[in-house]
Amino acid sequence: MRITTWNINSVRLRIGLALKLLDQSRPDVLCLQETKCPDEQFPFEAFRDIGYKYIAVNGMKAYNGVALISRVPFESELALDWTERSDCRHISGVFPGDIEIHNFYVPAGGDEPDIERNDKFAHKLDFMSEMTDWFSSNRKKSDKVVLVGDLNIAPLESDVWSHKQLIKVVSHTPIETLSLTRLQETLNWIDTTRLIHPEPKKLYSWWSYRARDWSTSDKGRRLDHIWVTPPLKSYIGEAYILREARGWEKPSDHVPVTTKLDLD
DNA sequence: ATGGTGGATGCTCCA
Repeated sequence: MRITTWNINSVRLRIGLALKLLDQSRPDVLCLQETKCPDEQFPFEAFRDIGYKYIAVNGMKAYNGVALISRVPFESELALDWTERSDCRHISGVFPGDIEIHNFYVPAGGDEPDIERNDKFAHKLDFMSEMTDWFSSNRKKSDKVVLVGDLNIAPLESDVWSHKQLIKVVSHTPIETLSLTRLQETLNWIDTTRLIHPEPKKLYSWWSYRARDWSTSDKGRRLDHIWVTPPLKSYIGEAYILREARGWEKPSDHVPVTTKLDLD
């Protein structure tokens, strides 16, 4: 089972790139974030026409939005609200083999890493805390669960272009990386990308639109993650980040991240 | 220290 997560930054604007991605890598499940699309305007037909017939969406006008796009049937679709907001940041489903996939778009957190002065930063930390409580209370380490998405946190020194220069920048501050560690501890989650590509290898999945030359300056961060619970660890086959997608025409600022589980 | 770009929307918000 090949699983890809991608913050597409508008599914309608980039439907062509989504089809190109599916055509070239044929994942079983594509998990999108920032679809920025009300459910009734989601381009279902374009995906179904190339064999991705099973689709679940949780979208809204202008902001956020997530989707599960699959070649294989799934059930128990669930879209939860977090921090008492209906802002379309989660969707999940149960796939063949009794594997549950949770797709998240964690709030970015604004510019200032101070919960007193920045409500968005407080919201981000509250969101992480609520995710941690939810998985602690509702799932077990022995369950087969996959957690993917744009978590908007680059936890390790080798997940950013400069640990020193980003230590006070939202996405890489100690309080955020600690919140991610707390979440990781709930079910002993395994970071599949890092399992295959250990530190100190630099890994990025996002490069700002604001750079003059994203590739040459290469000031990236690894914000997009695929985690699995312990029962799935032995199945992790390949894991890769499609850096070249940042160079596609009219790209998203994030690139697709993929993990293959070699199930029996 | 600052501003740089991009998407959706509708004269601004968010990343």
